[in-house]
Order: sequence, then structure tokens, then C-alpha cells
Amino acid sequence: MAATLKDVARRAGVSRSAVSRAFTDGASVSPKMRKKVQDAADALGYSPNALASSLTTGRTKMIGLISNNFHNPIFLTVFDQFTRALQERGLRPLLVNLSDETDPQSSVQMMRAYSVDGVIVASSTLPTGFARAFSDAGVPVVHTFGRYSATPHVHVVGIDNVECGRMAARALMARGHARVGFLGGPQDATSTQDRRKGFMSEMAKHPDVVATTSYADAYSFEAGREEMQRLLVQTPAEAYFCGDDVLSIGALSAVRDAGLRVPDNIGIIGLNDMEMAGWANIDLTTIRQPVDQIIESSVELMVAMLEDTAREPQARLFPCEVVERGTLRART
Amino acid sequence: MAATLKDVARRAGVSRSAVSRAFTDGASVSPKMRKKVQDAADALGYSPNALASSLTTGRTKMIGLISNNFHNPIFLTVFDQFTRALQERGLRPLLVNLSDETDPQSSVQMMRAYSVDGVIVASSTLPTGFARAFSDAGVPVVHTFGRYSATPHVHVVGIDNVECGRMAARALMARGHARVGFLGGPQDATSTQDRRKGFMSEMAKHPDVVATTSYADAYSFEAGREEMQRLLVQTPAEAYFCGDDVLSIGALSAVRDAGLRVPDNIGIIGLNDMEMAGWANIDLTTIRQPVDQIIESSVELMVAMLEDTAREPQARLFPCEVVERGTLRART
DNA sequence: GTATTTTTTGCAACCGGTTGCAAAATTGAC
DNA sequence: GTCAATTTTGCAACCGGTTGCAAAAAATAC
Repeated sequence: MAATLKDVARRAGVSRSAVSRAFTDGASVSPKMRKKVQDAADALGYSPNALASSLTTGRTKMIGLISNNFHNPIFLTVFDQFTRALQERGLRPLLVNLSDETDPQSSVQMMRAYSVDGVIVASSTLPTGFARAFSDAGVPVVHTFGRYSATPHVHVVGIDNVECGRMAARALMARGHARVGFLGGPQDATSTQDRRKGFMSEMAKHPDVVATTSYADAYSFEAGREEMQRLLVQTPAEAYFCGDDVLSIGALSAVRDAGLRVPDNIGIIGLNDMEMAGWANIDLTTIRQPVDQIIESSVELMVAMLEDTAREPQARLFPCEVVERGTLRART
Repeated sequence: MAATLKDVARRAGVSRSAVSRAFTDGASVSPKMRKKVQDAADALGYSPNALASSLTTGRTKMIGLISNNFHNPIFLTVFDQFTRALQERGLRPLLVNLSDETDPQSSVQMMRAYSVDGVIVASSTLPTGFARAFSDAGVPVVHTFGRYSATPHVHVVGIDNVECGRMAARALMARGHARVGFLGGPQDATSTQDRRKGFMSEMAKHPDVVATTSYADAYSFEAGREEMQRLLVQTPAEAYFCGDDVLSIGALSAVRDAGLRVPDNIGIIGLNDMEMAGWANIDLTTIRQPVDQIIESSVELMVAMLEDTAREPQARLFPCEVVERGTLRART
């Protein structure tokens, strides 16, 4: 059906190599030849088959984009930015939804079957070993939103979750709260663990303040709402650091449903600063994560790896900042 | 680096065809042979190259998933469901973000370069010609959320936007409003046009009621907010049918910022019933679109086309229903 | 046991491209 | 114009698989 290189060669009366070269820039072709081939190709509506050429060149220009956070609205932004950044560089994202299974091996196998040039793992909840399985298999990998390590085994781009935990604690302490809580995401997520660690390490400086911990099942509205409901039947803290914005919004909803006022009765600080956090009916005080930079940097790193696979794994961390809105009371 | 079929053949001491067959189910291979090949493959960590085989089989099992609505939170659900539904059937989504350019030809060319087996266009804002460019190029295509037509040129799965417009108008009329407005999405989007058409056709039955029209630039929070702000400085209507939920939420935000109360001063009904619409702090009355069914049906249709390309284009429409929440006053 | 049918296997060509190498065509020097 | 240096072109092998066909092996019939 579709025209192939051979068809073009025949019509232009030249060899197949000539056609191939005419479509490769930098190749040795005379202008006349290029013109002749171009005309024949146009007449036939030919466009080269990227996958066939990948067989010999060893590059598909496809990048596996793997995630499991399809319920957190911030990930729409994440996908938007990733797809744009990749497309700008002539790369195509092959999307993998890991919601069900999270066995690295079958993902690795699938990515290899499709000969992707590299893989971007975009998740703050997967274990570090997940991304590592790709590098072990020789597939260039960047773990965006992954866990920081001084000696990383794969490239990691994201934020310092421990430091964010400390920032949140400091923000709450600046308000003079006497009882605070950490309401984290899934307990086994590295981001949850690190944020809690930072939070608690800062709280350790305030031995007079009670700091409790609880976890939501997922980074989702419903999970945040349910966990907060559970907390409200006991004696809740005065203010919470929620593991993430969407969790915060769920928690907010539970607090207001219970007839309590934010921030007077209960204060909340989130993390991410997703678009919605700024919406008037939400107005969430939160810690801003520079998603744009993180993604841009991830893709840059990926491109660099495609040229030079052997570079040492590095961790790129971006600074966060508190965005003051309406869910924490004024500083004392 | 990675083991190939030839390596496996050599190690197992059999022909390359034998290896190929061992990895193809339904092929003529003895159990002994299969075992022998399997062992060699395991030892070498071999997994077949899907793209190489696509050269001869003509199938890549990749499906182009094209969208341009990366700012509407409902699309996160859409991507989640599409990726899952495709993966369940052994298909892989190659994601295309059309935010920048919307020229069909370059997309068609790209999809052909990657030999996708089919393309799903998921957008309610693209012109009908967009999806058609793929079918003209011989690529199976399903236009999800596309415009209904009695004689469609491509497969369309979605809702009857005209009927939804009517439903919205009836909902507002049931409240006895005297001045109502249509606050649509982008003016050139087919969904906007159809929803307005239905809305106005129903309003024509109420010649005593004033019905105005205005448009937001995009299906986004900010666009809805800005347009509502513009409307508020003039004499606003008593209630609005907003083109979409996220637009509604933006409009809601503008209304409340202006010190007006919803639904007492201004009522709003949206369309989609995305997850957020049910969140306590939003509580949007809206028209529910059965996204799950639409997507499941789209993928089913795609799979059917892969088996039998020649089927007549059909339109599959799913019924919508009004979900009553807090942004429209009680019926009179 | 042999003859016949059925199943399994390997050969070789092919899918749609790329690329090293040598031959052919250009270019430039004189 | 001739001859050497340079550029352009085509040949043929290869990338990693699949598949029609015929030969080999196994199963079945007698």
C-alpha cells in the first residue's frame, strides 16, 4: 500500500542507497540527485519508515514514559510537559501505565521489545529498584521525582523531599502550633518516607510539640479525605503537613464537612503547588515544586545520555519554596 | 549487546526459523524444540524485537493516541483509561501532544513513519477533518469525543452534544430562570458549536426568556474565570450553562470572588462530571458524560478495525444525565 | 517390516531500510 | 587536453525478524 524506498528508487531511476541518502542529512548526495529523489518521493507520497531504519541505526527515537500516578492531577501537567519537551527534540513518548502491575521485569522486557532509546520513570511512589532494573538491562533511564541519594544508581531528577519535610515543619512552627501531624501518602512510597523523615527531624528540635503520623492509601483526593475523617473522630492536631496537594484537598474537604474551619480550627500545608491549589475555592498553602524545571532537566539529561550512555549517574535536585495562601493561619 | 534470534539459534543448535516459531504461538513446533529454544533463550536473556517482526508482519501493536487537551483535568482520567484499555489488549499507546501545531499532515506522516496500527484522536476541539486525514491515508482511526454525524467519515465515539445542550437548557428552565447564558469553550470547537446549538434550540421554545452567548478561549480554569469576570461587569444572566466542568469551576471562582453567591445570585451547570466536580469544595451541578464507556467502546472499535479495516464508519453515542449538586438552585 | 500420511524442520527470500567499499563521475590543476 | 584528487553513486551485505515451500522426521496404516 504505502510507497517504500524501493518504489521511489525505481521511479527516480536511481539506486536504493541514493534514496536512503537523500533522506539522511549530512549524507553524501549531489543536489541534482536530491531533487530527483525528492520529486519521485513527493509523487508517491513516500515517507521513510522510522522503525525499519531503526533496525540498522539502532535508534528508534522512542522514549518509554512510565508512570503510575494517573489519579493525581499534577500528572496531567507532567505529561503535557514531558510530551512537549520530548517532541521538541524529535523524540516520541511510548506511554506506560503502571497502575496495575509494578513488576520491573515485565516492563523492562516490554521496553526492550520496542527498542526504546531510553526510559523516563515519572513517579515518586515506586521503589528505587524499579528504575534500576532498566539501567541493569542497559537501557538509559532517568527517574523523575525519584529518591535522592548521594551515590545514586540511576539518574534522579526531582526535589529534596527530606528538606521539604523540614520546610513544612518550620512553616508550622512559625505559626506556633502545639500539636502537628504528618499526613503522608502511601507508606511505602519513598517520597512519603523522606518527607516524614525531614518533618520529624525538624520537629525533634521542638520537644514540647506533639507530632503525630498517619498515612493515606494513595496520593488521591479520596484517600486524603478518608484519612482525615479518621483523624477527626479522635483528637486531631492543630495543623497538618499533607504529603501532597491532592491529598490536602481531600483533607480540606473532610475538615469542612465536619463543620470545622480552615485555618482557624485546623491548618493544612500541602506539597506541589499544582494549578488547582491556586484556584479561589481551594486556596491551598503549599510547598511549590518546580515541575517545569524538573521535567526540562529530565529530558535534557535523557538527551545527553543518548549521546553518551556511560556517564555517571547523578542526582539533580531543585529547590522548593513555601507558597502562602489561605490554609495556614498567620505567623505569630 | 542484547541477544538476537540468531544467537539463540546458534546456542540451541537449531535454525533461526525454529526460534522464530518457538516464540509464535500457534506455529508448528514440537514440544521438544520449544523447550530447547526456551532454554537457550532464557540463558541468553533473549526477548524478541517487536519492531523487527513488525517489518514482515505489518503490525506494530502501537496505537497513536493524539490529544490537545492537556489542561483539562478530565484528560488525566482519559489517559488513564485509554492506556489501561490498550495495554489489556497488548497494544501500546504512542502519545502525541498536539498543543502547538494542529496540522493533520505532519501528524499523519509521523504516525506512518512509526507504522502505528491505528490512531485514536481524543479531542472535542479538533475539526472533523483532522481525524479524517488519517483514514484518507489508510490509517484506521477512531475519533473519541468527536462530532456526531449521521453519515460519519470516520468512526466517532462520544456523546450527543446537541442533546446535552438541550438537557442543560431544560435544567435551567425547570428552575424558572428568566435570563440564561451559554458560556462555551473555544468558539471553533465542534463541541462548543453543538452544545450551543442544542441549548439555543431548546431556548427557542421559551421566547420570553433571554439567552445570551459568550465564549472562553479554551477549556481551562483560567479561561472560564476570565470570561465570567467579563460577564460580571455587565448585567450577567441568572444562570449559565458552561461548556465544560473546568470552565464551570473557573466561572464559579470568578462569581464568588465578586462577592456573589452560588446558586442564589448566579447558577451554573457544567458538563462532564469529572472527579473534581464532586469534591466538597466544588460541588458542581453538571451533566455526566460516561467517559469509561466511551473509552472502552473506542478501544473495542479500534480492535475491531484492526481485524477488519473495511468496516463502514459508525458513530457510537452514549447517553448523558444531569447530576444535581449545589450550583443550581432548587426546581420551582 | 514397508508404504503412506502427517508433522516438524531448515533453506532462502523477503520486510524497509542503512552503510562500507569500490567503481564511476566530477572537479581542479597544469 | 591529460592526470590526480575529490565527490557521488551503486553494489551487496546486513539489521532482526517471518514465512512459503520442500525435504526430513515422525506417526499411522497395513
